[in-house]
Amino acid sequence: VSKPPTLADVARHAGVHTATASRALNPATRDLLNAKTVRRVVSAAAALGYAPNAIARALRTARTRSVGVLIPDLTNPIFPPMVRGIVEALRDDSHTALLADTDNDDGKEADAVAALQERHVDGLLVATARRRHPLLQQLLATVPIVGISRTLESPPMAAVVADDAAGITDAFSHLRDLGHRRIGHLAGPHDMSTGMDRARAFSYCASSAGIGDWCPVIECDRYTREAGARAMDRLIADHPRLTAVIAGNDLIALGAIEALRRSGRRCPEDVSVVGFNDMPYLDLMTPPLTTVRVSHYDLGFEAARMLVEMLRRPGASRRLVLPTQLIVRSSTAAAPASTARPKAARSGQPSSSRRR
Amino acid sequence: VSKPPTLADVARHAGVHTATASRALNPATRDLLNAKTVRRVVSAAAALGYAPNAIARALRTARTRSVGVLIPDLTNPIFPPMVRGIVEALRDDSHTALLADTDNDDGKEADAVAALQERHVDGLLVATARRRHPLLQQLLATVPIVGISRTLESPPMAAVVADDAAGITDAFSHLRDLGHRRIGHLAGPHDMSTGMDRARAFSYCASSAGIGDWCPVIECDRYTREAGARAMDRLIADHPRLTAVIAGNDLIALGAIEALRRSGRRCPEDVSVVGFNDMPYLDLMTPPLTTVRVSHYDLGFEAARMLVEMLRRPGASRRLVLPTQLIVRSSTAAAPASTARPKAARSGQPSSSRRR
DNA sequence: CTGAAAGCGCTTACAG
DNA sequence: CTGAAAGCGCTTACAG
Repeated sequence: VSKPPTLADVARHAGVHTATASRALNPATRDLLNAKTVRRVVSAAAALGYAPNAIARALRTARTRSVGVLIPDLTNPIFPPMVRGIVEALRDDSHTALLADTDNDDGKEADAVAALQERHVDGLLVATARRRHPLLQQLLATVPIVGISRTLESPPMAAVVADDAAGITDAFSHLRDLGHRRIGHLAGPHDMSTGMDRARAFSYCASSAGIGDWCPVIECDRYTREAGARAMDRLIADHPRLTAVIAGNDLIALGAIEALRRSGRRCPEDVSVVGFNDMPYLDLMTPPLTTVRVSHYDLGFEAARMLVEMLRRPGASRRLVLPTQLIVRSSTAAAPASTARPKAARSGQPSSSRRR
Repeated sequence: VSKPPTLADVARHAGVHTATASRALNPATRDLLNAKTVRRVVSAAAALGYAPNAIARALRTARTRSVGVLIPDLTNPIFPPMVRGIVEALRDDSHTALLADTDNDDGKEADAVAALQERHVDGLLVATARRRHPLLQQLLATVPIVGISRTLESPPMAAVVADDAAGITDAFSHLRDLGHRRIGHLAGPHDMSTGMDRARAFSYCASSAGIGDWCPVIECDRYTREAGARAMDRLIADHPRLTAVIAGNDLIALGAIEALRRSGRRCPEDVSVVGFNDMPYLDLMTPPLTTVRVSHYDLGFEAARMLVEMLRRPGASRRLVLPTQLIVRSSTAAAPASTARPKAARSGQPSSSRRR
C-alpha cells in the first residue's frame, strides 16, 4: 500500500517543475503553457493515477470546496430529499457536503457550526433557521449562508423557499369549493418563517372570504404528530362546529387525524384535513392525505446552486421562491350538509356578515 | 471581517514559540510543559477565540478526522436514522461525515469515492455493499471500511449488521403460530447480503418445519414497492393458495399489499404479510404492518464507532450483529379456515409429508 | 513559456 | 521545559 502520487511525482515523471505541472493540470492556467508540455504532464498524471490532494490545495487557496449542511432532524421525511438535492447540486460543482444534524437543539447546532468552521467550510446551507436566530444572525456577517425552506425575519438572508402563501391559498380555495365555511388552522410554530407565513396567508384568505371570524388559528409548538394531536384536541374543544382544518404541515395533519378519530369524528366525512409538504408515503395512509406539495429536492438543489454561485461571485443575497401544488386525495370532502349553511352564531361566537 | 487568529497569533499573545503554543493546546503534549506556560497559552487562545485550522492540521498529520459515508438512496426511509446514528457517533469522537448519495448507481458511486479520496477521508462507512462489489473489494486494501447492514460475501469486511436470520425466524414462527402452512417469501435482491441471508433463513425455517415444498421463494430485483408488487403478482399466479408472505423488506411488503388488493384479496383476512425493518410511519398505514424491527440508528452509530476504533488502532476486521424484534401489528392474522388444513396437493404441486 | 521561491497553518523530531 | 527548523502538497506572484 504505497502512498498516492504527489504533484512532485508527476512533475518528475514529465521532466518539468512542479509549478509547471500544476499549471498544466489546471484548466484555467493550462493555456499559458506549451501544448506539448501540457500533454506530457497530463499523460504523466494519468500514468501515475495522480489525483490532487484537496487538503493541500485548500490550505493554499483558502477554499475547501466544502459546505456545511445544517439539518434540524433528518428523520423528518422532508429532509432526505432536500439533502439529496443538495448533494447532487454540489457534486455538479465538485463541492462536498459536511452534514450536521442539530437534533433541533441550539447547543448541538452551535457545536456543529464550530466544527464546520474549524474545517473551514466555504459556506453554509441551513434548514434550521428560526425567525429570530442569534447564532445565524451573527454568522451571516462571517460566511456565505443560504437558508432552505425556513428563513430569518431579519436581516435579509439568501434563501430558497416554497411559496407558502400560494400553497395555503390553494388549500383554502379547495375547501371553500367543497362548501366549508368553518375552517381552522393548526399553525406551525410561529418562531419559524414557514409557520408564520402560512398562518398569515391563512388569516388573509379567511378574512378576504369574509369568514375570518369563523376561522380560528391555533399554534402548534412543534412540527410533530404529537403537537398536532394536542392542538387538534384544543381546537375541537373550542370550536366543535369546524368542518375543515388546514395543518401547518403533514406531520401536524397526521396528528390531527388521530385526534379526530379519538374524538369520534371521521375524516373526511365530518372534518376535512389538508396537510403541507406532501411527504413520502402519505398516499398509503388512511385516509390518503390531501396536501400541498413542495419539492424538497428542488429546494435543496437550488439552494446549493445559489450558494455555489455566491461563492463564485459574491453579490447581494437573493431569494428564490419555488411553486407549490395542491394534491387532492381523500382527506377532504364536501362539508357536511348540517353545517354547510351555518345556523345563527352561538353566543360567545362573534357574528359576521359574509361579503359576496 | 478579519481573518481568524492563527496559532502564531496565540503564541505571540502568550509570549512563546508556536511550537510551545501547539504543545500547550494539545492534551497529549500538554504535560511536557510548565503548568504556568500552559495556562498562559490557554488563556491567550481563549482571549483571541482561537480555533485550530483543521485543514492545516490534516495536511501535517495526514489525518483529516473525516469519514466518507456512502448511502445508496437517502430517500429510502431506513437510511435517515442510520445517518443520524453515524453523525452522532462521529461527533462524539470529533470526526465529520462527508455524505454521498450514490443513487444506486455504480458510476456515481465511483465518482463519489474518487471525490472522497481526493479529500483524504480517513475511512469509509458504506451502506451500498453488494455481495460482489468490485469497487469495494478493491478499496478494502487501501482504506479502512465498515459496512452497514449490507456486507460483502468476500473478503471479510468489518461490518455492523442486523440479525437477519433471527428476524426471519421470528416472523416465520409467528405465522406458524397463526396456523399458516403455505408461506411465501418475496426475497430481496440476491446480490445483496440482506436479500440472500433472509432468503436462506426463510428456506431453512420452512424445511425445518417440514413445509419446505409449500413455501416458495421469489426474488425481487429491487427493494421497492414496485418490485414487491410485481413479485407478488407472480407469486399469486403461481401459488394461489398461499395464506401468508414474508417480504424482504417493508417496501416490498407495501408493494405486495397493493398487489394483493388489486387481485381482490384482503390483508390480513386472506393473506397475512410481514415486512422487515420497521420503517417509519408503518403504523399509520392500512393495515398497520407487522414487521421485524431493526434499529437503523444503532446500526449507523455502532458502525461509526467501529470505524473510529479501527482508525485509532488497526486490527482484525470485526463483525457486530445487532438484535431484531418482531413487531406484531394488523397485517397478520390466523390462517383462513379453508386452508388451515391443506387439502391434497394439486397436480403439479409436489406433495410432502410433514414431520411431527 | 517555464522555473525558483515563498508560504498557507499547523506538528514534531531534533537540539539545547 | 522550550525553541528553531523542517515539511505536509499544493498554488501563485515574481523573474527571466
